[in-house]
Amino acid sequence: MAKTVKLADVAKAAKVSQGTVSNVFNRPDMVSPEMRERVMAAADSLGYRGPDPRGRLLRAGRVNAIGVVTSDYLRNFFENGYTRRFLAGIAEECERHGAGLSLVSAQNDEIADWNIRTAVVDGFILNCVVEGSRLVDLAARRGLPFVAVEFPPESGFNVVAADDDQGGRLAASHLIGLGHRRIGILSLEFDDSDKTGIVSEERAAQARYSPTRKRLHGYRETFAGAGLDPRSIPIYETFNDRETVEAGVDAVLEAVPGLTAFLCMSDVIAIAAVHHLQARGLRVPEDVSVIGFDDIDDAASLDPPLTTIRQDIEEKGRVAMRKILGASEGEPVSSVILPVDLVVRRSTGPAREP
Amino acid sequence: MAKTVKLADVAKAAKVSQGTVSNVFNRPDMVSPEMRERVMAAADSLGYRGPDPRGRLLRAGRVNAIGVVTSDYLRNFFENGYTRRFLAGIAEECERHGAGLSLVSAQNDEIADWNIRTAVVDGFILNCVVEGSRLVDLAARRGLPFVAVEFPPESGFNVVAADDDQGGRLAASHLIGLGHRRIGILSLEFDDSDKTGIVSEERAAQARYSPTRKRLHGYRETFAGAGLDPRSIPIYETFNDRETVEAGVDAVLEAVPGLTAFLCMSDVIAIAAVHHLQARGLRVPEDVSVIGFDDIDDAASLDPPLTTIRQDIEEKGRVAMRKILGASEGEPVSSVILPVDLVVRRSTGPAREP
DNA sequence: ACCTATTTTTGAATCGATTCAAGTTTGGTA
DNA sequence: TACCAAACTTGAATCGATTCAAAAATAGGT
Repeated sequence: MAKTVKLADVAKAAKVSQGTVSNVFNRPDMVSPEMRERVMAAADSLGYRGPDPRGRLLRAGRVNAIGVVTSDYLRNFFENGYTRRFLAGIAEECERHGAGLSLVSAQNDEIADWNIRTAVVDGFILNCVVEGSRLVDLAARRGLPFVAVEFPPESGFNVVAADDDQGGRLAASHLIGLGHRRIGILSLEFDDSDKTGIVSEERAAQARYSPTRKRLHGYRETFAGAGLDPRSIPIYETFNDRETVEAGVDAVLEAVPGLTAFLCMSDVIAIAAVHHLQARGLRVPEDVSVIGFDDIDDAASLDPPLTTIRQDIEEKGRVAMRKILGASEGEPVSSVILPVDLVVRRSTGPAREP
Repeated sequence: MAKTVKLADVAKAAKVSQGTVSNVFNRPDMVSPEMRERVMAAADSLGYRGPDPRGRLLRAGRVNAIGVVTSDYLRNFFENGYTRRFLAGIAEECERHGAGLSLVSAQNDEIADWNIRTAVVDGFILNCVVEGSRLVDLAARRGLPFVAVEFPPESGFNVVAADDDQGGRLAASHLIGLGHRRIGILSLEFDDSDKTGIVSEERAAQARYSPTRKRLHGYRETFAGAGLDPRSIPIYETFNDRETVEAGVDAVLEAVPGLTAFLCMSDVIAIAAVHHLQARGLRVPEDVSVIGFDDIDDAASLDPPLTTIRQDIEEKGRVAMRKILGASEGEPVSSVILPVDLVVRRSTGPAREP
């Protein structure tokens, strides 16, 4: 393939204008059948298969593809139980609309800036569970439309989020209803300071990440309504990974003698906590109950099956994709809050006696 | 944002040439510090954040992104145990090289043609486990470099594949060594004819999909070496999904009275087979042994843990990405065959007496 | 001050397509 | 035959950046 064949070459070979060749490929109804055949014959003889997407992109301005941005490593898209489901929903909606899908890593500041600035996409879906403000800033500066998932709905951007407050309330109510009073919380990150450990009252009041703040708000509101002092219930901030969850389980068990239950802000945390409790010789739920959040695939197949707050993660992905496609069509900015449900399985049971 | 600020606008505001502004952003070492400051000041005052990737793409010709193509639905990238691992490897290597990653669906002929023709990428990684020829044709016609994963290594293209022959030999040898003689095979697809069911000898000789053909060849070679007539061992062609695997298990159990083992061409097939055998009241491995191929994540956590042929799926993804990046740099076409190993867990045991 | 080598800057052409107002052709009707 | 409306075709400008040979500027040595 010594030389690229251009649309202009086809036009010359067929002795027609470039505009006509463009119409043959893009708007065939606007061209007479004879002309269509003439142009296709010329294209075939030159080995031209259709317009080069690079030329089209510059002139038309759009590429019909969306970038999904994560602040984690790209491989997390294929590994993390929550993220996989979210992406599956996005992928399904992409295919329904014939849109392309690009994966964009924002794993550190430098990479994020470069990738968001140079990705050839029409808009972004930002996975803002953690580090959302950074992603939102960068996307806004790129000047393309974006949807911020799990960003504060009151922020004024296009947002899709689960009802995290309600999820927190349902989870805490479930444990209270089972008689639990000595409870520990294993949380998601509060902000981007890479801090892990027992959370002070001051820090708890200043959670910057919306899911963390709202789930905690739901938990605490419910404790207060049940006559429990929210400040008596320790919070351990984790990185949503096995190592910090294990450290958190150990620390909270030590801080609350006779603890009977853990509230976990994600199923990934809950699953790691169950495994660690069992490794310490504690039975779930007989000795310690564990409730998660998300209802990812692994929740039901855990031994024992995990009680959790269910959000339709795939629907979140689908709604986010529909919103970004709509934003490109000029739809007004709005927020969508998705409902959550309590799913009782076998990781929670009545509180044991002291 | 009423009007897009272009590089040319910055050049005018800073009273320098467009070439200089381009150099400031792309080759800052070639510009004097004073000039750099002057241009950046102008850019900042105009709100210009850097070159528009669309203009760059057309002139520079490259976008520094790779498209991964599947002949399945896009969501399969996030759901199928084998595919997820493969993509995780690709994603990791992408990030290491600062390259973008696009997911490209080739789910049917029309979509495949359009998507491969219009994807804004520098090259493709084709997931050719099934329907590889179609994908290879389309990618070749697009005129971009590509890597065909699990395409026949002798095809002359850039190929990355597991040593499927050897994997077949290891799996069959393992069962023979355990005393199994009444064996059934649950295979992947033979060609694109959407056919499922017991495979005739004629069809078995004409498998067009390389992984199917080579794994079967390894199985049969080993049977022959052990004095077993390969034609006495039925093959059931599945779609690598639960439904056809269950039908295959039932059909093969009926065709081979006293059958003691299944050879499954993927772990996805093997896991579905184990579940179905157990649902039929058969014990694995006491009544029927099952061996898979791939060693995906779910293999070890199956009950009982699955004996399988292990291939380093992530390494396959990494190698494929390195090859496509190298192809874009002018590296010669070549094939890479990745080694496989037998991993004995608890889904295989000695053949029971008749 | 002059010369040479190196560094910096220039700017028109190029990349390949789409766009859309104007021009041309065709078909139907009076 | 003439006129009008609809269908079809035209083609230069535009999209926004990079390129690279030539021109200009700078620095160092004699």
